[in-house]
Amino acid sequence: MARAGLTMDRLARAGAELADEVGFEQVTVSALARRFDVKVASLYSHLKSSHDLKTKIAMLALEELADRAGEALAGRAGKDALTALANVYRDYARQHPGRYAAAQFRLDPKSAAASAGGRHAQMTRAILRGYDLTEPDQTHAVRLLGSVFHGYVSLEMGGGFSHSAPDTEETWTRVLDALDALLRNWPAP
Amino acid sequence: MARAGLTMDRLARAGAELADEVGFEQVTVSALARRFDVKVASLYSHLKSSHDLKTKIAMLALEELADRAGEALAGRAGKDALTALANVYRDYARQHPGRYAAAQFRLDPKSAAASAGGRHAQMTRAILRGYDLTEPDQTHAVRLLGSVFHGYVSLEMGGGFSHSAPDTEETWTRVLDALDALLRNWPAP
DNA sequence: GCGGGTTTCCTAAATCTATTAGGAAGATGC
DNA sequence: GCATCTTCCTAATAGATTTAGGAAACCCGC
Repeated sequence: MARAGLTMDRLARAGAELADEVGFEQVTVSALARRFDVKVASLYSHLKSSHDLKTKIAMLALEELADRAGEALAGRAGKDALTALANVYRDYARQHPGRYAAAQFRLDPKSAAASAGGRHAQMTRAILRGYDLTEPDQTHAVRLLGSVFHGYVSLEMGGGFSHSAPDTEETWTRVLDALDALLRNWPAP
Repeated sequence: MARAGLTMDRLARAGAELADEVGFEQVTVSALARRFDVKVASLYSHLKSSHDLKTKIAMLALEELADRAGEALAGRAGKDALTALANVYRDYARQHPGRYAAAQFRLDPKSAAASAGGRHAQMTRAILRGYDLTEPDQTHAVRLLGSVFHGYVSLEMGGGFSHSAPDTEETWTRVLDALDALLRNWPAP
């Protein structure tokens, strides 16, 4: 029997593609086996469970996203950096909806620690260097930014912003303007 | 054979309870049948599919949430209203994580139109009456608030804010302070 | 280049979920 | 009390997950 040359890495990568095509929810060990033209049971030499597969796809997406964010942030500061990072998340979600959904997958503590999650927090924090915030306000602001990025992207993609005017493109730029203004003028406790 | 007295409504209600207990993802027609001590096929006299069940649970959650929001908003304005509404979402998510996840379920356009989704948008908009915003900034602000509420709650519940200091309670109040400040001082385009 | 050990893939089988078809018993209305 | 509709059932199909155990392919040292 010729071997298919499967590895965990290739499975995660193919799983990510599959997620973009049919949605992260629909990523299944069976579908993946089909894609490699291999019997389902064969995949269990490479992954422990369906949950394990999803975890690996999630971690791949988090890495990709962190890489993009790192690139986007290089050489930028202040509002420029804010906009760049925000757009990385939004663009990634639009280009790779399945992967973006995967990045939202709830990881167990061990996987979370090994994931690129920490890099994301660090990069959001890096943005704030361009603003005049000290702890604990810096952490508050990091959490606010994370909330807005994630919340906006997920509502927009879920159709939560309906179809009405003004368009979401305009809102996005105005929201980033507003965040910039807020960070420059963070209220005292 | 004695009848179990199933109705779509009771199924949705029981499904919501089940979601809170085991997670919305794990809500299954089979599990629901078990809970009513009835054969799986019997449920198909009341619902079209598993997806249909999830839709009904989502709409139930959206109604409950809108009812709570409506109560919380009565007689309040300005920052008081902002805080009240924000806390409704957060508290609901904590008390009923499965239902809250259900409320995030992506509805088809017909169900979405029949859902309480519109009431939610209206209530967020109502908050802004206490601030000096006109269109299209009002819509931008509605979307920002929705993003923050949803994003914060979902990151917090997903463990995205780790466990480090400062605690998320403090961040939450400071984020609401910041939003209030931002709305009172919305930047010109 | 050959024998042994490991890895990868297979067949087979159990279990769970979703869904449909068709039947029988309970409820309802006249 | 009969006809009809509804609700629940049995039976069956199909797909997903997961485990057990086997055989061929690959790799390593000799």
